[in-house]
Amino acid sequence: MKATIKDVAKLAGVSFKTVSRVINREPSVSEDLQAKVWKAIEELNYQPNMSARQLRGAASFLAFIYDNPNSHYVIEMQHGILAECKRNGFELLIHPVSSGEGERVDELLQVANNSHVAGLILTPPFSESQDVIKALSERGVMFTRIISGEREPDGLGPRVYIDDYRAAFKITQYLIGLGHREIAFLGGEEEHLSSVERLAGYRAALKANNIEPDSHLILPGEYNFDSGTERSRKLLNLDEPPTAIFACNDEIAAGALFAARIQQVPVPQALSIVGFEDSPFSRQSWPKLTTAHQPNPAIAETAARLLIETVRSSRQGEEKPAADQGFQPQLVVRDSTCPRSS
Amino acid sequence: MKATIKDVAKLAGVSFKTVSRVINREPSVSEDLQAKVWKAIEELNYQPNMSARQLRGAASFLAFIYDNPNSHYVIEMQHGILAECKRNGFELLIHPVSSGEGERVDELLQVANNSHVAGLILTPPFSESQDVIKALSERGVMFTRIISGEREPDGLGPRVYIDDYRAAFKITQYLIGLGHREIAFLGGEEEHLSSVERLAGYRAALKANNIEPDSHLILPGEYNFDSGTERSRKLLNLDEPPTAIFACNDEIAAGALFAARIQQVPVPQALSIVGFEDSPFSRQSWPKLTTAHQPNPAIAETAARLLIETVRSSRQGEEKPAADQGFQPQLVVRDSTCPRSS
DNA sequence: ACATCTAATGACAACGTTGTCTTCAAGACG
DNA sequence: CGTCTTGAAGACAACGTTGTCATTAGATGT
Repeated sequence: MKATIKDVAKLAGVSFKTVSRVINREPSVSEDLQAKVWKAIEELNYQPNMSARQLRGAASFLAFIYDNPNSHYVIEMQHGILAECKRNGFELLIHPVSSGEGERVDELLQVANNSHVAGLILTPPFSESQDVIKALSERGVMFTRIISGEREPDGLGPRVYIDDYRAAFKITQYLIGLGHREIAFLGGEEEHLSSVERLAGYRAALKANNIEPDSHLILPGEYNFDSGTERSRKLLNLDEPPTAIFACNDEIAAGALFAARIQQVPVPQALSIVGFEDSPFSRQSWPKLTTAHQPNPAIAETAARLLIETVRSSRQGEEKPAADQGFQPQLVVRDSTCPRSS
Repeated sequence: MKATIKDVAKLAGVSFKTVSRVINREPSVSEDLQAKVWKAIEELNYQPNMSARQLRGAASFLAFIYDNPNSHYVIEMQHGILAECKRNGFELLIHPVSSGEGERVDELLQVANNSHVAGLILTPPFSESQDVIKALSERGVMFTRIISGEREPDGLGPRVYIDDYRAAFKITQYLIGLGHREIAFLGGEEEHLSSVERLAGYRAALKANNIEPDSHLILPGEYNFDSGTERSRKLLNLDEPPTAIFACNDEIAAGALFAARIQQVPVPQALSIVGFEDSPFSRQSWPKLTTAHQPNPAIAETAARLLIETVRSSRQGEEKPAADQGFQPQLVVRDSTCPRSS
């Protein structure tokens, strides 16, 4: 049926080992034979059998672990990882894990135990869970973490961190620069470090400008539309409603935008709204959302690259120093923000 | 390092073949030994080596082929496929293919040739390309197609079709029922059968109501926001602008909504807009979009199931009759449509 | 001219499974 | 009591690769 290395060898008139050598570009095969072998490979449309190769050799799959399948950033990251995998001859195993309780660690260990899998790429909240990290590293599983905020190194594999703190600082600073003082903050699940970091950046910017944070304006919640709508409704019903809302992601911002519409509060004239993520929504809504752009494909690509490097160097016995890498989200000013009306 | 079947056998005091039998739940192993083996497996935390298993046995990956990585339906489908794969002990290989020219067939053949891969799940436009289908079936590659509109059977593998024609008919009928007569149609790329089918359904509904189609109102274009905005702008500048727009997907509808805003045309009072897809945008915009809901996860799940069935029965030598299955998108009425103002 | 080295190639084991065939013992049947 | 059947278990090959070692032949050194 499918051509094997032996078929190629027979056609080329060499031993199958020689074919193996040619395929793997080992030295010490005469040009003469190389040409013959390549021709035979071409002719038979031969492709090495992955299973056999991996049985003998090393695992060549990365596993991408994520939680929220509905968020757009997942597919952006997936795309970046796929690109890097392709470049390195790796394949990708997709693994959504419901971030419920307990069993999730088992589930991850099972994935890691799959003999195809060389390592895991972890996104929040898994990448930020001490339990998960501990369990994985105890079993010698390799992984990269995509994580929010720079942390002191722990020597447990490379990390790609996103500087949410600084981005949130800049966003808040931008709003303050527009004259806003009553700036509400709509957080996401606190299980996600991104929400914590962004809140910290927000607070720091207020402080840097001598603005007293108002606890009525800082509302925890969830990273979704309804949570954004509900909290915004409350905010707008306040006696002294905020003149700007910093939403922890675009979906919350979408909710805020919606609530403002319902209550006929013009955006941005009476209420500036900023999101975070640069999702498709932020480019398609009216008004288009001011938000922070995260280079998700590049982030994920870097995570994949670092993991592959770690895997490779560990195979050669080297103890690779975990080289972290950071990314700065960029403020994208669109039409949902403007100077505070006097 | 990692426990193998032989380690388990040694610990349990049986031959490794017996362990194999236990794992695969073959009959004719005494309860006594079964218990011992399971205990040993537990103790060693043994997991069968996938590569070895596949080397000997059959491929157990499906490959998911898609084009547009930015569209939300891709990840919804991916999710459905993953669920079905999990249920059947299959794994999933993700493969985005740029729908450019020529090489794409080669790229697909290469994926199919991967020894892990049992079959392909094709989405438009690949599933609708005669070239692709022909090339694949000539090489004996198994595949399912997710396709727009019911076609006569061609015996080339199971298909899951989406009845875009009928859905478009219903949408148009609904708009007509609201009193609209000048209904614009904003199409997508004609390479996608969905666009063609939806246009046909639209035309049929007009005809059924004795409305003469107006060629000025039927604008071909692309499945994206800018194309939607641009075409809507033109429509609204017409001497007799339409009172309703049927956009071929939600992204085009988003563009239409945006254009209406810019030109201060109130939606839905002066202009009803309908989308197609039930994307997150349609639930988060203001007003929320009336659209057609496609059960993408279920569609993809079915595609995966049919493919797995075909693969299995072909392994047992049976020639499985290709059992197609159809899905009806459902009209979801939200807030972007209303009766025509008199 | 002879021993020694090196480059090119091949023979064969090994990887961890599953499939096929064989063996063995116990029970059924005449 | 001998033969046949059946169920339980093991021995061993095979899958398609790569790794290790052996073999060959030509080049090099003295």
